[in-house]
Amino acid sequence: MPKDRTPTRIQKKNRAAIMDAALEVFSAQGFRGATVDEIASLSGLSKPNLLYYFASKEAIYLALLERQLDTWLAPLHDLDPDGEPLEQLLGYVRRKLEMSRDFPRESRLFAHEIIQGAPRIGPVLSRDLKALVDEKAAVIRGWIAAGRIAPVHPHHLIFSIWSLTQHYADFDVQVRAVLGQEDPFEAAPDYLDTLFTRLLTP
Amino acid sequence: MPKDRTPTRIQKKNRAAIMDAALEVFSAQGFRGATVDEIASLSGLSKPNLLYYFASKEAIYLALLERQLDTWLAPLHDLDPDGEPLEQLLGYVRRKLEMSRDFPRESRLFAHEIIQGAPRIGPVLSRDLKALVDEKAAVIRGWIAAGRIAPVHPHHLIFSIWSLTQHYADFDVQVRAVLGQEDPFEAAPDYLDTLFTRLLTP
DNA sequence: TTTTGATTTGACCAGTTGGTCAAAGCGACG
DNA sequence: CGTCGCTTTGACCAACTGGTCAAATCAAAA
Repeated sequence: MPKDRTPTRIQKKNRAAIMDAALEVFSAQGFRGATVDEIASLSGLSKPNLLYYFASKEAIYLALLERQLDTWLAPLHDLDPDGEPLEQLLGYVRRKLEMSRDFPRESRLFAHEIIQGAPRIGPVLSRDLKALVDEKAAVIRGWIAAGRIAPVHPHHLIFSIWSLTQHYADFDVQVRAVLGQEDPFEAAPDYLDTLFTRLLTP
Repeated sequence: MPKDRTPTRIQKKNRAAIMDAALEVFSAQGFRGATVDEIASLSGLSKPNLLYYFASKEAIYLALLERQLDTWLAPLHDLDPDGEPLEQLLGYVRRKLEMSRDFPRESRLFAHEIIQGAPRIGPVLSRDLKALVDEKAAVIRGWIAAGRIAPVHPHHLIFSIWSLTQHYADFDVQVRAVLGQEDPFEAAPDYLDTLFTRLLTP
C-alpha cells in the first residue's frame, strides 16, 4: 500500500486509471455485478497491482461515490435564492439534463446504489442530502409565498427534476429503443423547459 | 425436469413460490447480484429442487420478466383514443403511480434490467414497446392537432410519465430519506395531477 | 553506481457460485 | 399392497471471486 504523503506521478496516474475503469464497470454492472478482475484489466493493471492502490473492491467503490457526490449535487447547491425564480429552476433543470447527457455513467452509478437500497450511502442521504434539499425547499416555498412562482410541493418539485432529467441517463437504452433514430437530447431540453414553465408560471 | 403437460398441484405451488422469491431477490440485487441459493431458501426449497423446476438462474429471470411485462404495460395499453384526453392521461399517470406504490419490486426489476443496458429484453423494447408507444404517441398527436390538449412532444410526454411515477418505486429509499417522516404517496398524486394538468391544459 | 523505497507480478488460497447426478422418498392410482 | 412417475436431496464439481504474499523489478536520489 502506498504511503499517504505526496502521491507519486505514477500513483496519480494509476489511481486515476483505476477510478475511471471502476466507474465504467460499476455503473454498468452495479457493485455485486462488477469484478475486480474486470476493473483491473480495463485499467491496464494486474489484479494484485490494483489492490496495491486500493485496499479492496469496496474501497474503490466508496472512493468513487464520494468523489462524484459533490459534483453531482453542485447544480442544486448553486440554486440562487436571490435569483429570478423561474430562471433559477429552469437553469437547474437544464444543467441536470446536460449532466445526464455528458456523464451518464455517474448517473447510473448512483442509480444502482439507490435502487439497491443505498446500503453504502444511505446515511449520507438522510443527513447531507436531506439537509441540502430541505434548505432549497425552503427557498422555493419562499418564492411561492411571494407569488413569484405557482404553488407546488417543493420536495416533490425537486424529485420531479431529478427523475425527469436522470431518466435520460439511467434508462438511456429504453429511451433510444423507443425513439428509434431520433436523438433523445434533441427534443428533451425544450420539452422539459416547456413542462416546468407551464408548471411554475403563476 | 417436470413434463410440459397439465402441471401438478405441487408444480403450481412450487413454481409460484419460486417466482415470488425470485422477484424479491432479483428486484433487490439485480441479475448478477442475486444467487440461486438465496432464491431457493427464500422459496423454501433446496437448490437442486429449485433447479428441478427451472433449468437455470437465467430461466427464472426470463420467466419473471416475461410474466410481468404485460401487467406492466397494461395501463398504457388501456389509454383510450376515444376518451377525454386529459382525463385519459391523468388516469394513466394515476395508475402508474399506484403501481409504483403497490408493486415496487416489479418496477425495480425492470429498472435493474434497463440500467444495465437491457441485455435480456433489449429486442422486446425495440420491437413491442416501441410499437405500443408509437401507437399511443399517434393518439396524443391527434389530440394535440384537434386542440384538445396543449402541444407537447408525445414520446417525451410518455417518458416523463414513466420517469415521474417509477421514481417513487425505484428510488424509494432516497425519496424517503429526503422526506423524513412524510409518506411520499401522500402528496405525490396531487403533485403529479397538478403537473400534468398545467402541462396539458390548452 | 549503489541504495532505497516504490511498483509489479506469478503463484496461491479459501469461499462462493451455478449447476449436476445418482439415489432416495413420496403419492396416487391400479 | 405394489408400482410407477413425480419430487426431493446430499454429495459433488469446475469455474470464478476477492484477496494475500514473497519475491522480483523498477526509478530516482545519493
